[in-house]
Amino acid sequence: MENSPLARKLLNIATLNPEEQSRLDALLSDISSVARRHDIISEGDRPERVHVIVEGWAARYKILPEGGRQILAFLLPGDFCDVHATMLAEIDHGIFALTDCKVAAGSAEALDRLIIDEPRIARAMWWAALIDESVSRSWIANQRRDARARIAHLFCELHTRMEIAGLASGRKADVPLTQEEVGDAIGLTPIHVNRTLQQLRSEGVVEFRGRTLTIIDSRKLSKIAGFSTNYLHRSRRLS
Amino acid sequence: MENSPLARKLLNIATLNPEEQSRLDALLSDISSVARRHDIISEGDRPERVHVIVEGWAARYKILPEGGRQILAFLLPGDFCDVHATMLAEIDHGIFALTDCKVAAGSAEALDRLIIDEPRIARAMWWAALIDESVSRSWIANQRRDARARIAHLFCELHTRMEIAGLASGRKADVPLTQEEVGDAIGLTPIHVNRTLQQLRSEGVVEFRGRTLTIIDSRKLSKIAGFSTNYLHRSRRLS
DNA sequence: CGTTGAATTGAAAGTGATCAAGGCGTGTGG
DNA sequence: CCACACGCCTTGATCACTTTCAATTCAACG
Repeated sequence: MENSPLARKLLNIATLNPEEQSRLDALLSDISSVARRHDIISEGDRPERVHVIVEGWAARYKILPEGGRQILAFLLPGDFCDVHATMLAEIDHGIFALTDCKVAAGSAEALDRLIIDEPRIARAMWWAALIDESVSRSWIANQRRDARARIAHLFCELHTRMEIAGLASGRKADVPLTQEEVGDAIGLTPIHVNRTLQQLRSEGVVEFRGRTLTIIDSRKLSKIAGFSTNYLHRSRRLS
Repeated sequence: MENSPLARKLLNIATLNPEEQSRLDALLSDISSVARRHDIISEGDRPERVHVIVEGWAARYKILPEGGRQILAFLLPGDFCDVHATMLAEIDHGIFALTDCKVAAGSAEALDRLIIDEPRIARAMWWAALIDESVSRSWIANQRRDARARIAHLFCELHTRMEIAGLASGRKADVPLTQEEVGDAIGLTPIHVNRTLQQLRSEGVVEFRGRTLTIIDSRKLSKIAGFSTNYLHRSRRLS
């Protein structure tokens, strides 16, 4: 049988034996569907259950006091929605489905027990959190750069993560985002995203039309982005 | 004897028994000093040892391709500098001392063994990583807002973290940053930081002069910042 | 009392935001 | 099979917050 997305993700980081894998999967056996544009988790929810994306794309977001929406992270299959939330009284941001999604849910308390029982799982989860933090940090540094570099960087990140998750292999990838969603992630208006996309297209670097990302000149793209793949990878793998 | 800063920090999150605490402290018994403005860890270093700030302030930073410096996080006593780095071949950003610092170092391998041996420590470290990630996320959302809100938010974060770390209690706090360093953190030129600081001062909200942060009207400050303390706290504490 | 690092002030230039329409494609219903 | 509608992409013109560049002031210190 195939690995669940979560197990697959953690296996990129650490070695887990079949029993550890099945305990993880058992924890998250309650699968439900969420339609595109609907919240998987809303700001203010009580975190009693933890959720993992099984299929589709989602985004962590926060509504700014001024009314805009900031996307904080894109979530691909295998990503946790809300582990961190279990330590808060209520969740400080929402998560919505970018596409129709399948989401696995499990009890936060059972996860906590699993962490105590299975140190290797705890360690893998810890490392996964550290990688997520690296990604967040790269977003912070990113927002300092100009529109062109920001978009390029986002595309590099997504393409690499999709490769790791087994969702992309060639130069084309299915990236189910609107230009507005891209803008909400990198802090640009959709208008400016549009113009910058046109520029990148005319430069022969990337093309992003109709949900399809086509990387035309990956070397040039990385250069514009100032992208280094290494913060997403694990050069060593835990035994 | 007093708790070490790291133990103190983790005790804010979880309960650790004396043996767990002393194993942690033993791991990080190698203390050294770093002078202000010097790197504690440089980009490209090999991560064989892990470091924790014991005394003083430090900052995680990255030099942007364009030449600017982005500060990614401020590190206070008890904060880990580089645990995440142990999974990378080389570190993707530097850490420098904002003030003269005392830093504890220990073997990355020994930390890994400790994580496997002591599940409760593993869990506490995991949660600490999740809190750090929340902070990073708040920085992302922050950069979308205008200069005034950004500065206000940074001050709220720092004041709260200092309270948690036992470094501040009243309305005054010793914040050893120059205006330029503030700017590098929130993505503004020192000139604009200066003007905005003047504005906040004239509004009677905060005053930041000569390393001292004085919160004059904390309610107004939180409002400007759109600050919610809850992402820094743990409302539950692990048993 | 000169030197140095930091804080301040002024004026000009830009990058991206805002406001307002217009175009285009796809799917649905008549 | 056509018309209309809705979602998304595209374009144009103007506005504004920040940046940049260039000095000047201030304060601590040797």
